[in-house]
Order: sequence, then structure tokens, then C-alpha cells
Amino acid sequence: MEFNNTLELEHNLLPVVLQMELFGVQIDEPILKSLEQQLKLLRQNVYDNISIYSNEININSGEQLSKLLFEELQIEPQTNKKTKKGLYPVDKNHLESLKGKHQGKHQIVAEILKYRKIESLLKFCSKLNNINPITKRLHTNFNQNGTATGRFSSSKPNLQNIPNPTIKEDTTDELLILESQFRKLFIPAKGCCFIGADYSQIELRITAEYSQDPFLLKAYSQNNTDIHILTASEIFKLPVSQVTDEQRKIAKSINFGLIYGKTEFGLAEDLSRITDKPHTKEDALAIMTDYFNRFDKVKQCLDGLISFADKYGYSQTLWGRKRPIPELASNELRIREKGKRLAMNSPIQGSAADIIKMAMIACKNAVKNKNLKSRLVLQVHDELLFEVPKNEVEIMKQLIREEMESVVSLSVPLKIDLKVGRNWREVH
DNA sequence: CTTCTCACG
DNA sequence: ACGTACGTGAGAAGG
Repeated sequence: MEFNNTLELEHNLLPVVLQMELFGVQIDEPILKSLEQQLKLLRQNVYDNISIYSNEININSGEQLSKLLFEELQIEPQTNKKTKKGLYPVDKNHLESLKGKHQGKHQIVAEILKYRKIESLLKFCSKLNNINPITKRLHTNFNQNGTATGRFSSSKPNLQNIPNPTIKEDTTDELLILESQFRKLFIPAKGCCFIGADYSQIELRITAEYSQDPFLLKAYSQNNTDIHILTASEIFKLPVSQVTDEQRKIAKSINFGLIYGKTEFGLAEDLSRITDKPHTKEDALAIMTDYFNRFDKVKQCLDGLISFADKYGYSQTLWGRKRPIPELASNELRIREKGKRLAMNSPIQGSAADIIKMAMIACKNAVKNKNLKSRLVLQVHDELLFEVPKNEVEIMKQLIREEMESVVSLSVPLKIDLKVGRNWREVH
């Protein structure tokens, strides 16, 4: 199934995308309606609570909100940054740091965060309401070449950003529970199940492929070990069994940072958040230097991706998908730095997009060859969702795993996580 | 039309 | 002195 160029790939993918768009996905409308009602009631309660501090405020207006909090109520800002209008920002991060400092004193901050969350969830309700009257299903647009890197985008409605919160069994957070209901609204047709299959750490596996770093290659060939724990054990020079949860989180932050081109400044912020103690960018740089000394092939690989893009003016995936990076030729340092991050990230993100696109074609062909009725309904970057008649579940489990894991052959195995269930939430 | 905010991978 | 992690879509506000 491997393609020599992405034009051929996209050409063969077109009918798969068309079929997904036309087929659509079923939504549990009665539960959607009840979810919407609950959220509207909650919003009214929260609005009443906020009205104690200020009636007539439009909570959706950042400008009005900033003036209320930092001018009228004289709350101490936790940042020196200001928006272009000279006001203190009211984004979630800033509000959350206020909530910590002013516990009890300014209940309003917590209520505002709640209000915002409810508003955002209600928007998801309204977009899921656009059921097609003829098919009785919800149809999105999958924009096949919708991104700079080769990924799809999804629009009208966007079904690639449906809430997917991680949630503890014993949580009592009412809003979090409501938020976790959204993927339950996506249900299979009568007589069918869903099968969800997502690639496990595909971008880091691609980093292993590009870098040929012996540690990453080995880490991914022994399939069941947690890559972040292994990385932590190398960085902190500890046996795997002695790696703490905090050390694993730091390693995870570094691993993700590789893919995005994280700077020491960004890592320092992560370190402070993870350990709950302040860390300077010098601390972070020390850890990064250490990491790149230990994994010098990774360092060479990232540098190589930058010089390639510098030389040719574009970056390229493992299957030849190109992205122009004019930023590297900018006169401004800041833009050139951005260009370097794009040069590191685009081949990795783009190669992952190539792989899942090839897998979509492979799955569709295999289903057709076996005369099965199963259908692909959604793609969310590294995840595929299939609607499967109940009598095809066993054969489809095998088929999907086989096609997705062997669609291309890299130096490390590809692995998917696969689940069967009665709604989207259950299969993720 | 731009900015801000917030949802996803 | 500046900004600081990649890729998206969408709605509200404000001009």
C-alpha cells in the first residue's frame, strides 16, 4: 500500500473521504436535548451568582471582564502581560492562578470559569444539532488538504474537536461529568458497534525512524514498555522501577518537546508546573543538554531537518509531502526561530498524516475485498472510528489491526490501541 | 476584519 | 529587547 508520492495517495484517498462525508454519523438526539437543558439551567444559576458582583455585565466580553476584575474589584493580577488594549488578560490560565491566590475572597473568578465552560459546551450542543433531515445523521466536511502539514481539517461542523476529558472514577465535578457526555452522543446505527483504533505514539515512532537513535529503536521494539518511563530512567540514571511519577512527567514533556521544537523557556515553565517549584531556563537547558548528549542521534536528526529545509526552502515527509518554509529566510530572528520549529515538526506531523491516510485506503480496500459492510465514519488525526455490523466485529478487529499496523514498514513497529463499544466515548 | 478564547490531536 | 511548542475551526465581541 505504500505510495511513492503524496499526489497518488491523495488521489486514492478521495473516494474514502467522500464516503465518510456522505455516510455521516448518528447522534443520540434525546440525550443531546437533555444535556442541553441541564447546561442551560446551570448557566442561569452561574449567571445569577455573578450578578451579585455586577449586573448587566456581558461575561463573554473580555474587555468588560478585565475592567470588572482588575479595576472595579481590584483583584491583583498574576502577570505583567497586557492585551493590545492595555488590559490584563482574562484567559483561563490567568484566571486559574487568581483563583488559587484569592480563595474564598473572590468566588467570582471560579464562577466566571464555570460560565465560560458552560458556554463552550453549549456551543458543542448547537453544532451537534445540525442533523441532516434526509439521512438523519450528522455530516462534516473533511478537508483533505486542509492543513500545512498534510493532516485533515474538519469543518461545518468540526468533529475533530469534540471534548474528550480525562476523568477520575470518583469525580464529583458536575461540569466535568457533563463534558464527558459529548462523545457518548456519537452512536452506531441499529445492529452495529463502533470500533475505535488509534496509533500509539506515532509521532515519537516517526522520530525514531528519522533519527535511527539506538535507544528509541530499542525502546519501541520491546513493545510493552512505557517510553516516558524509559526516557526518564536514562535522563535521571535510575532503574526503570525507581522512576517517580514526577520524573516520568518531565520525560514526557521533553519527548513531546522534541516534536514541537520546545525551547528551554518552555521546558522551564513545564518543570515549574510539574514540580510546583520555580525553575529557571538554565535548569531546563541543563536537562536538555544532558538529553541531547545522551541521545545525540536525535539532536543530529533535528539539526538535519533544519538544514534540509534551509537548503531546499521546504520540509519533506518520509513519503515526500512538502511544506514550504519561507520563515527560514526571514530577516527577523523570531521568524527564523519559528521556521526552525516548523522544519522539525512538519516532517514528523506530516509523516504521521501520510501513514493514517494510507491506512484509511488500505482498510477500505480490505473491507471491499471481503465483501463486508463496515464503514469508516470519522478520522481524528491518529484515530479511526468504524461503524461495524455486530456479525463483523471479530473479523473487523483483526482486519483493522492488520491494515493499520502493517500499512508501512518502519524500523520500529507501529502499534494501535483498539476498542469495541456502543458509543465513541467507550472506544477511546 | 481582527482579536480573544477554547475545544481537539 | 523580544518571544518563547506544532497543527487546526468556531463563536463572540468590538471596530
